[in-house]
Amino acid sequence: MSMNPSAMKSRTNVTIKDIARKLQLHHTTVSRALRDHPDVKEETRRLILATAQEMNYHPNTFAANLRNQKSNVIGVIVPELSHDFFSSIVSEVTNEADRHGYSVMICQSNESVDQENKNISALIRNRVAGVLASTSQFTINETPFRSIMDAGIPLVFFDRVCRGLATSKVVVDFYQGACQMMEHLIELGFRRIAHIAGPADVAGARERLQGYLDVCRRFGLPLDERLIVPGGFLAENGVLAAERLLALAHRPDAVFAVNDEVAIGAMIRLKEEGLQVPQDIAVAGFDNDKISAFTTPPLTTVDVPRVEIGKKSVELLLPYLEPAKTTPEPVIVRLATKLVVRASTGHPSA
Amino acid sequence: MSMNPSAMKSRTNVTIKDIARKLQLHHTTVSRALRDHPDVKEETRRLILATAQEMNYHPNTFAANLRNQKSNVIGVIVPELSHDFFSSIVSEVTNEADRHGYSVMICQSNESVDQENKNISALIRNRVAGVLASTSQFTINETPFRSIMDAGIPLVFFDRVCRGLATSKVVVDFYQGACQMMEHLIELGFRRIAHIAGPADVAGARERLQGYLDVCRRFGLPLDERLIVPGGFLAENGVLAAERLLALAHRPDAVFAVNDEVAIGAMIRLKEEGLQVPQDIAVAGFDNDKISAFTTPPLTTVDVPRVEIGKKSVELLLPYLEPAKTTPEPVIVRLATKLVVRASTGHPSA
DNA sequence: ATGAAAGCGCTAACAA
DNA sequence: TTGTTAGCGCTTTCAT
Repeated sequence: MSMNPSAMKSRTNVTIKDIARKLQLHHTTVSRALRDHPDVKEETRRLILATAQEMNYHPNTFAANLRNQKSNVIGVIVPELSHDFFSSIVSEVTNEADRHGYSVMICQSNESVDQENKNISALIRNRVAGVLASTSQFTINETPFRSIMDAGIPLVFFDRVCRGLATSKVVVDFYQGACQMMEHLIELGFRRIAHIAGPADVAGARERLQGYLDVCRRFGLPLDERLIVPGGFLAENGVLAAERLLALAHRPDAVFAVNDEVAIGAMIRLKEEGLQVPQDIAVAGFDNDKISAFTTPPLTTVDVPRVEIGKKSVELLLPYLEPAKTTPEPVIVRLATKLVVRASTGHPSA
Repeated sequence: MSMNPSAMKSRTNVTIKDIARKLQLHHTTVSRALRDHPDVKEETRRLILATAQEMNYHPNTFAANLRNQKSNVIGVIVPELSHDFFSSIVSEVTNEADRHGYSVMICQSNESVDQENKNISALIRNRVAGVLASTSQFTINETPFRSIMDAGIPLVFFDRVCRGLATSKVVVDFYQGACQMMEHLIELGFRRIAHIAGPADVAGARERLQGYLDVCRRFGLPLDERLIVPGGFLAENGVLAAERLLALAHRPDAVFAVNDEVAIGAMIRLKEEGLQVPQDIAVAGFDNDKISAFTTPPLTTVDVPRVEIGKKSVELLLPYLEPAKTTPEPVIVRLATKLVVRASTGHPSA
C-alpha cells in the first residue's frame, strides 16, 4: 500500500518569512501588511496579501499569542453538553464568541468535581482569554475557580455559580419562576399541590422549592411535608416521585416538578396508573425543554431564557478581554423567567 | 469604587525561569524536571515540582506548542450544537478527547457554508492537532476541507461527509435503517406507506428514501409519487407534509418520516385531524431522539448510535495525531442502526 | 516606508 | 546531572 498524497505533504507551514523571502522583503514588513498597519505602501501591501493567499498562508496563533501574551479562545465549562439546556447555551455562546473573533474551547465536568478541576487546569494551561462556567452539582470548594482568577483570567459564571467569588454572573430567577407557576396552579383552583424537588445541593433547585413554599404560605395552603418529594433532575426521579405521591392516602391534585424531564417522568407514571392529566391531576414542569411542547398533554412549564443566558454571559465577559486601563466592576444579571401555559394544567376536576 | 483585588493582580504568569531563579538552577533543568525527563536528580526533581506547585505554575502551551510544532487541541465542526443529535456526539468526543489528553475547540456552521469556511480557517490558524467534521447541509465544494489536509492537519468526517476526500469517515448506515423500518411496517400489514423525505442535498436523507423505495419494490407495494413528500428536518416540515398527505383522496395507512422531529410534527397534525395513531394511521421516525420515547403514543424509530459515532471518530483520528513513521490508511466505518419499536406503529386497523 | 534587533516561554542538541 | 545556546513564528520598539 502506498501512502496517500496528503499524508506525505510536508507539515511545514508557510510563515511570514517565507513570504518575505519570496518578495525580497523583510518579514516585519509582511507582518505589518497582514495586520493592516498604516506604515506600508499600498502597493506592497496588496502584493503581500496576494502572495500570502497564493502561498496558502495561515497566521500561527501560537506565535502571535505567545508574543502578545493573550489568546483568542474563550473556555467554557458546563456540567453536561448532551443536556438540551446546556447545549443551547453553548451554542449561543459559540455564535456570540465567533462574532467577536473568539474561538471556543469546550469542557464538560460530567457533574464531577474532579473532572471540573482537570478542566480548569486545562483552560489555564491553554491560556484562554476568559472562562465562562457553570459549576457541577457537587462543587462546594471554590478554590479551583479562584485559581482561574489568580491566573489573571477573567471569569464569568452562568446558571450555576460560585457565590463566594467576586465575578460577573448570569443567573436565572428560579424563585420568581416557581412563584409564577404556583400562582398559576392556585389560580386554576388547585389546592393540594405537590412539589418534586431537585438536588438540595443545587441553588436553583432550592430556589424553586422556596418559591413553592412561599406561595403556599401566602395563599394559606396547608404545608404537607409528604407533598414535597426530593429527587434529581432525571425522568426516573419523576417516576419514583410519582409513585410516592400515588401511595399517599390523600393524593395531590397537582404536581409541580423541578424540571420538564422530571415532570414527564411523573406524568408517564401517573398515566400508567390510569389518572387523567390534568382532569385527575395536573402536572407542571420547569425549563421549557423542546420536548415539553410535544408530550400528551403538552406540558405547562416555565421558560428559562437560554439564548439570553449565553448572549449575556459573553457580553459580560468581553469587556474584561479587551485591554483597558480600568477593569469593570463585576455585575450580576438576574434573568426573568416566563410562564408557559399548556394543557397539562388546566381546569381542575372541581 | 475601588478595583477588586483579582483585577489588580498582575497578569504576569509564573514561568520556568521564575522557578529556576528561585532555586538557583537553570531553566532547562526545570523544564526537564517538569516533564519527567530522566536526566534530573530525584531530589532536584522533587524540589522543582514542589516549588512549581507552590508558585502556582502553569505551563504555557503556546510556547510549548510553538516549539514542538503541535498542539493538544482537537477541532470539531458541527452544523448545529443545539441539536440533540450533534450535542450528544460532541459530548462523547469531548470525553474521549479528554481521556487522551486533548482539549476540544468547537465550531458550528449553523448550516451555512460561509460560516463553515470561517470555522475551517479558525481551526487552521489555531493549529489544531486534528479536525473532526460533519458538513453543513449545503456543502458541495470540498476545497475548504481539503485545505485542512493541505495544512497538514489530519481530518476525520462523521455523519455528513465529503465523499471526494481521502480521509477516514464514520458514517451511519441510513439505508439499512430505512429498510429495517419499512420491513417492520410491512410486516405489521401496512401497505400504503408514505415517506416524508429530508433535504435532497443530504446524503443520509437520500439513503433513507432509497431504502423506502427499494423495500416497497421488493415487497411489490405500488409506488405512488404522491406518497413521497419532500421537506426538511424540522417539526414544521412534518406538519406541512401531513397536511399534503391528508389532502390525498386515497390516504396512506402509515407514515415513515425522515427523522423524529418531522414524525412528531406529522403526528400532531394527524391527531388534530381526529386520526388515531396507530389505529387510523401509523407513524414512524428516525434517529431515536430522547423526545421520541415521551410522545403519545411513543414513537417507533430507528436508533442511531451517537455515542459510538463520537467514540469511533476520535479513535480514527488518534493514530494520525501521534508522530509515527507510517501514516495509517484512511478507514471508512459504517455503523449499524437498530429498530426501536414503540406504540406509534402497531397493528393496523384491518 | 522598510529594516534590524530583541524577546515572548519553551524544548532540544550539545557541551561541560 | 546540569548549563549553554539556539530557535519555533510572531510583534514591537527603534533605527534608517
